[in-house]
Amino acid sequence: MVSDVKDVRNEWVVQITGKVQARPEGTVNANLPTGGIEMVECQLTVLNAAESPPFPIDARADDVDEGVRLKFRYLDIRRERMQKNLRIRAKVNSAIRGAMEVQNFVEVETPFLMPSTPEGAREFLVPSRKEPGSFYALPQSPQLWKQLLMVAGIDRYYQIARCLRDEDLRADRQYEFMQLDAEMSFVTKDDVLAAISQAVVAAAEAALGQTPPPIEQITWHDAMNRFGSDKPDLRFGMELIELTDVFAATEFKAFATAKSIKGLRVDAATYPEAAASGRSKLDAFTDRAKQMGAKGLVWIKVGDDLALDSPVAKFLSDTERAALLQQMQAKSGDLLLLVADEWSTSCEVLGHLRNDIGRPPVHEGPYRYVWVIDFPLFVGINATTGKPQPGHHPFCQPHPDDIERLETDPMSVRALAYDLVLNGWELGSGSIRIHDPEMQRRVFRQLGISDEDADRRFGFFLQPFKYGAPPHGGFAFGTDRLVAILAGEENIREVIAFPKTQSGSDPMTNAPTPVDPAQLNELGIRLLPPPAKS
RNA sequence: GGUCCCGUGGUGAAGUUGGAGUUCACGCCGCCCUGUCAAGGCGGAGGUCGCGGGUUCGAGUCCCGUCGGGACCGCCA
Repeated sequence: MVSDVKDVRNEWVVQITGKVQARPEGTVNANLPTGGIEMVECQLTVLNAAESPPFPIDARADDVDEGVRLKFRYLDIRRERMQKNLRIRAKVNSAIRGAMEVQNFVEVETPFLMPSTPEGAREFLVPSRKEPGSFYALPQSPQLWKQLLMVAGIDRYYQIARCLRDEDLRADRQYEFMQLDAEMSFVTKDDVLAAISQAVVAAAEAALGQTPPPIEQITWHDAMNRFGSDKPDLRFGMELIELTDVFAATEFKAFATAKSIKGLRVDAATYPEAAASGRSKLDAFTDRAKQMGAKGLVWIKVGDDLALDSPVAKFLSDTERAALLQQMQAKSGDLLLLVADEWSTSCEVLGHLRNDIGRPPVHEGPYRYVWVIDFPLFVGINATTGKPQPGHHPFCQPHPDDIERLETDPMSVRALAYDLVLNGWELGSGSIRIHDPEMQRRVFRQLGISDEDADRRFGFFLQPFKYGAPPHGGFAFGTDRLVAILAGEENIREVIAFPKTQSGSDPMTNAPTPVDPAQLNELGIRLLPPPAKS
């Protein structure tokens, strides 16, 4: 080394010129990308010295407190893991664009500043300087705009759009997230699924170098009934088992009054630890079940000779015991979990327990994409109005086979609405939209929205449809989630360059921060005193 | 809004029935050595145990509160 530089340390920025040559025998390091070569006759210039970083810039930092990693995100991103993730992200974005372009979709950018539309997710508001007291909202999604683009004759629109929702953050939710947003005119549901599938497959291919098999489909009802979730993770079995008939004549009160009884068999061979759960773990399962809305959880341990060990065993007849074991194909050592409730509650509760117990880590197992189709048009009854609530949003086209029941049996009506699910993560959803004003009125009526209400709340949206709106439908899926799964990450923060913490702050910039009173003055905003703490 | 978990030198951890800021690894600083590449040897510095209060003769340890981080429920039409 020819240089007057005294030493060089980690993270210093240096420029080295010299001769590259093969390493002498015995000094080759196969573990390094550059392990076969070395530089000699070097001239080294220190371009910038560096303080020692707060954590090692390598895989060891995976264990460092995430708050510290976020505070020094620019160092965290130097690490191979983050470099890899951000590069996968770029490839996915690029592949999606390519797939949409090939299909003749037109990329259109839509506004960030728009009117507040309080339906749906809580919005971020932006005060107007020119009209103090008035506010813009940041888009929860470009839904409004893309449907207007259909009216406007952009018959295949797409955008990789940033969406903002002021709702509590999770491992798979950030305030800001990216969606492939698309809308098409003159299409069927299958046309939309095909177009989006092409983009997803292209993205997966770009990220992983292998083409996933064609995306399978499952109806919403089957997904709920078999997996207890509208976003089923198909990487593992443990399907819910129908037990309502088994206990049709039972004297056990909790079962006798229930509309639906479902069971989950925790197989001792596959999940020995969970199947052998002790009292505290069983209590935790029960708490979880209650948290999810069940009145309780019945656990039954299957002992040697298929004897049943359970607090409720004494209430079950021999016939019921035999039928239960038969129906659940239970073996010694298994743990059986039963929920008796409304069908949807039984399914959902056991679906959560199924995930808690059986779900493999994100980076494990195959990639199981699935279209969940035929979502119900309405889900649940609004406690205040006593009217059905939209399952997705009030603009979904009802399933043509069910339209005749819209007034007579609304809760049984399916929608032309669909979700895309990957390994138990909801990637996104879409629907065929209502383009016929009369149909829209019928749906609104079911929701308890009068024509006047509709005009007042959605007029700016519905008015354009009077000028010749083509039949249309679309979809949007979250690319952060897709990239996270393809990168094997449990958390979308790992695939976002500068994410927020769960409380919505940024440890690096300290956002959100108070602002200068002068700024508030200009916006005509006065702050309330902070809420009193008792 | 709620439930649960975590917080100990720069980083990661251990810390026993409550008994001196004790320990380990990495990093950092200095010296030595060196065909090394997450090197090796010797020495050294570095901590308000998140913060506040309480119990106690005595608190990293127990209790209450609070702040920060995380997982989840609600929420996300």
